[in-house]
Amino acid sequence: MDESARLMTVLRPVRAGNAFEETVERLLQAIKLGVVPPGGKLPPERELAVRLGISRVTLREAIRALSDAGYLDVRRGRYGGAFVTYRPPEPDAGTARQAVNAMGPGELADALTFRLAVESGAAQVLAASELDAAKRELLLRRLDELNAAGLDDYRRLDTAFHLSIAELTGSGLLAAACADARSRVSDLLNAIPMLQVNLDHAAVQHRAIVDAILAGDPEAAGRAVAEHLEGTAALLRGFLA
Amino acid sequence: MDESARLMTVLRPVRAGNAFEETVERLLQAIKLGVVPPGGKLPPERELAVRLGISRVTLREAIRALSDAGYLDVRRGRYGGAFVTYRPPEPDAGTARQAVNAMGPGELADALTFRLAVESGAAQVLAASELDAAKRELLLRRLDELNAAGLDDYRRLDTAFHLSIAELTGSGLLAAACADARSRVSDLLNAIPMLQVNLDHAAVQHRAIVDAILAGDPEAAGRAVAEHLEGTAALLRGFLA
DNA sequence: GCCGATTGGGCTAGTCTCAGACCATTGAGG
DNA sequence: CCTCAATGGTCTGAGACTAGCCCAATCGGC
Repeated sequence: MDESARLMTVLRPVRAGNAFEETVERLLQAIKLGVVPPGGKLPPERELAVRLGISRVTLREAIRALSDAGYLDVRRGRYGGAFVTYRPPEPDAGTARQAVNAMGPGELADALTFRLAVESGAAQVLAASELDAAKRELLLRRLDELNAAGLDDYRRLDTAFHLSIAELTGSGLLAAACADARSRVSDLLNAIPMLQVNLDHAAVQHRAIVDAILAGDPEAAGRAVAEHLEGTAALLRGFLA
Repeated sequence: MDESARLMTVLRPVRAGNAFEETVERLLQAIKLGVVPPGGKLPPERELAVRLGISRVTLREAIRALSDAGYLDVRRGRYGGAFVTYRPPEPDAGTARQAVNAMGPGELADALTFRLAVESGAAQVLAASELDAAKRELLLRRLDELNAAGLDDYRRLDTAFHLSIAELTGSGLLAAACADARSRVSDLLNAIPMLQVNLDHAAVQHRAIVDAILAGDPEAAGRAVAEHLEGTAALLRGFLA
């Protein structure tokens, strides 16, 4: 934690892997966060390759890998494309242990801390900013959609709600950081059973977050998000123990 | 800001450039943030290449470019290495305009928002955590060092103080995000003249941040950081207008 | 039933990047 | 003064990645 800690931070790896691996990771993020919903279609390869800044060859390798792994169904011809077949697994303690073993306990703590910081920071920033009618409406709509969700759609719409907060700040960097943070723990969150008590509790907290943001109270917004995320983190820790 | 916003966020470029460009950027970050201070030496090429996860050839190209650009002085032989010759430029409005034109106003707002969110989030998290004696001491030492700094060292130690907050959370991801956020605006901050009034004001705010963290008051810590950063952001905006 | 637009599938030549080995230079210490 | 360890400088062959082009399949609409 001395001077050398900063060296570790700044001189960390430039690349997290080769282009293929990073692409697989990114597509998996889009799928698991529900950015492309089950049954939905990825953009055409040519367009997607440009967006991701990689060649079509590499993109196709990644798509092929995800297709082989059962995440995607690729169809040729007009109105074809890569369709998402992935469905979040049923909550299960075994899956959770598997997921936490894949990353290690230190990495998990890192990810949870990161998520807590960026999401509460985002809410704080958003509450401090001027929100026009359209943005207020969007936030409320996302909340309504989440509250109306069935169990199948809950995780996806929960993610959509949380990410909307970061997106509404107008900072692409912040939105990307929140999406990244969320995807790092999504496998674990998916493993937690969705009990009605927890959902009810979450709904109250979501409401408190939106209220604080719309009221323009940054501290209340930050606190509300922190409490909410601490709740799920505690649930997770308890579930793993 | 609708559904497609999330597609933009998640399906953003996988690579910010080729390995050479990203390496130059990273080394520049280490230099400009003062992680390797003026006169200091970068780690040996072989070690640095491993840390950055790139080949020595690519690393050497990057070092060569920075050497040509006057940031580094490379010396051969035992006790040789790449020494930092860069000195932060004198504060100057022309430099500032140049820097802001290099990134565009939208990108600047993005970076400032990102910095605000991650740094206040980090302070909030740190204040909420248990701090042992060593960590408290480190935080206070950084503050003392900053207060004792001359004008030459002020920016560097200011950065060191702020980054320490993120590092102390124990989250490498969060520390990296804060370092990234800071490096995005460092050129601009360097362009702001350091007036004694501003330094005095900053010292009071730094003290408030540390007090809130040590008192274990997340909301006060988040607020203190937000006020502090908003202050410098406002200074920046006024300076550019 | 054919046409054309859209989309995935595949190939090639060229560039970037890497791992590893070997060479050249420097300066502290014997 | 010589030696030797640490460090930058250079080369090479192999693999990864890219841009661009053309082929193949599919389906709506004429």
